[in-house]
Amino acid sequence: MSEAKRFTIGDIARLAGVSRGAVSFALNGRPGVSEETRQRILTIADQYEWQPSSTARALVGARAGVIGFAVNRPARTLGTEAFFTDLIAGVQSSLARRRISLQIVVVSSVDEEIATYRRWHSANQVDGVIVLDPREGDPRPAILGSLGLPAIVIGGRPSSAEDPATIWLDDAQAAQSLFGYLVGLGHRRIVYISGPEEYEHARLRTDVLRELSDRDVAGEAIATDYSPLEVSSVMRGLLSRRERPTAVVFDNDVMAIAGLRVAQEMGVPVPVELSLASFDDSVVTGLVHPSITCLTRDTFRLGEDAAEFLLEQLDAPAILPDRSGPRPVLTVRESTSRPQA
Amino acid sequence: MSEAKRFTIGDIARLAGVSRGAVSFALNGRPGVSEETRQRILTIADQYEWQPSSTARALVGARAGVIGFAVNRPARTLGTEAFFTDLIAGVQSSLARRRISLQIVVVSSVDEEIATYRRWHSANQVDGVIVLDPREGDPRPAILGSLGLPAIVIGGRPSSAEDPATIWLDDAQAAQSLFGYLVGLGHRRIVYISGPEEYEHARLRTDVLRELSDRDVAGEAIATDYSPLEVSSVMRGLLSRRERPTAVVFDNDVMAIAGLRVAQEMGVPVPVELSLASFDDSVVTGLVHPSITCLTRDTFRLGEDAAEFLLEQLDAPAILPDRSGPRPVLTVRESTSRPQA
DNA sequence: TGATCCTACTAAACCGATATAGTACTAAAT
DNA sequence: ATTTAGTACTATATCGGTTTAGTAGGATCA
Repeated sequence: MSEAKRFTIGDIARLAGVSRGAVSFALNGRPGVSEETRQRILTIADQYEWQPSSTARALVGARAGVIGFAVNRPARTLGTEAFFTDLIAGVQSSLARRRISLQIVVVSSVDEEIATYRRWHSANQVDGVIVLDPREGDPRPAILGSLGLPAIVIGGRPSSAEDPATIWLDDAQAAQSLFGYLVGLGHRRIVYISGPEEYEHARLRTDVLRELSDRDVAGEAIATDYSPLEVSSVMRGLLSRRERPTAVVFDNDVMAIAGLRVAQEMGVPVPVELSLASFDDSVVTGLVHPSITCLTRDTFRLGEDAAEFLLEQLDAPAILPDRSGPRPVLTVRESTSRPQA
Repeated sequence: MSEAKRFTIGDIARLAGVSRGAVSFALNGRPGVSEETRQRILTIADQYEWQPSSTARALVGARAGVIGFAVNRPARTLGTEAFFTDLIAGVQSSLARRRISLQIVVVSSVDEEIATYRRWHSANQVDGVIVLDPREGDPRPAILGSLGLPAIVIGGRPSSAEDPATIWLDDAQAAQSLFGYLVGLGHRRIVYISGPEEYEHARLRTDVLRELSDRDVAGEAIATDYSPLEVSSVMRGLLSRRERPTAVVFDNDVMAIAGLRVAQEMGVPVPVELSLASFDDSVVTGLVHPSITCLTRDTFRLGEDAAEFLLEQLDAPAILPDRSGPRPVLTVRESTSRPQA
């Protein structure tokens, strides 16, 4: 009920005995006021704890103080992916320092995602956006470019000059280090259980495995829908083969844990007869027994970096050159060892 | 570059040959225009895909189309808590249907959280907020009430009439069902490993266990900081006792998995010699071996309900009566059984 | 001494909506 | 015939900022 009236630049102007325009100049550090008046205005603003109305600012086309994040994933699965939540947390931690807020909206298709960008842009609701999961022939970069909406794309390969700046994740190198580690241990029958093939990282990893296979390694990639159910059934099939693989690699932590369970149920000792590893880490991979060897990417850090990058991009006159994200490191745990002789 | 000019109500007015005021009336379904004119205006709006500027709306004090969520948890741990991410996902799924977006900001103290509410409210940046983790003597409800900022509190007990509407989680009943189940199985030495005591649900659960202890059951509650490290060390202590507990209950999934690992390392067979259970469920609890008995709360649903509740509250003239959240159900899995005779 | 340039401001327009006061015009009531 | 009421509008103020055009006064220069 006690709707305290907002303390606006009008009030500051009155108290300082100047016009609202002058106050705006002073507060935004631009020429047009004497140093003396500027100080007087800043003091008053401070004293009365003036807060700019981001709404009003946004309306005139200045900064809205909001970053947008349209997530095109089924809402139900959002929470189960450690990657996603860690990323958000990281983004937040960068933004919070500058009092910039994050607007998240869940969309269910690329079209809806693009429509969201259009809406945000035309209403000047956000200053920039973070884009996830770039794909082959992705229409989003071009559209964001033509809108002139600052953006950072996370993942994928370095992009062309007109496209939005990219934080590039070197998935090939990552896959190299994980598969290479297993081959180095002596594994010769390796299966990679991936998510849907349309994701770029799944394809990249498969390619790396395929390259290795050219030599004396028998590599095989099996795509799933990420669901523990499908992973379990695939896993059961693998372990029933006459010649079982000696190592199985999963796209993420949940899949790996599902796979581990099947091995345990079927009495296949890990890591003695079967090595398991995951491309994604999380708290639980280190807590299950045996703990699971993972490629650990600092996703939180990736989020922080992406946010920082976007903030820099906002102030930049042109599209910034791509950067590479934090390098994943191999965290060797209990689930991998040399294969049985 | 191609900054297409926004299509505004001014344009509609021009095309329809009426004033902007009339257009506003027509678009908001309020009296003041004839049915005929209204249709003409709506047709034009539709045809040109007019989108209201939420920024402009917010400025004049109408709906901003944004719900705020200030999360007071360390950013780094956000991602690891299934509860939190599921909740957000659920909230999103309700909001997305109405094209309302969610603004999330991570704060590091209650004071900062309150300051955020003040800022949001004074700038009319959000239409309402969702509040988490009510505590004893919580200052937030009163402040939100005095600001007149619509809010839904998740958790805690039913609140007083002036306080914001609450989605009430019956933690006592939930604790009853979990502890009661273990006692029913025949367990007499039960330990509850909780998070920090200042959280209301930790206290409530402890109380329930204590009540049971009055009879022939030896119940014990040990508070931790939620970290797997501390949980592990507590667990090691418990299993080294001469008289080990026969059942251990954890506040959440990660803690339970950490506890399970310690049991496995120490060679204590689960569930034969030790039953384990958790107050929080997640995908992985069903995937580890043995899978863990949990109290399963549909957190996604809770998020959906909270968002719906908040949207209703926005349209309501007064504070709505409290509701109770989805009832948790006991999901019995492999980690619990009757204690050894 | 007047023309010119700066500096430090003010006044007013503007962004895109909503809200309110006021104005024609018609129809019913007195 | 005149008041009254209602309908369908228009004109205009408003929200809280930013921005542009304009202006007064002093210093600089020819």
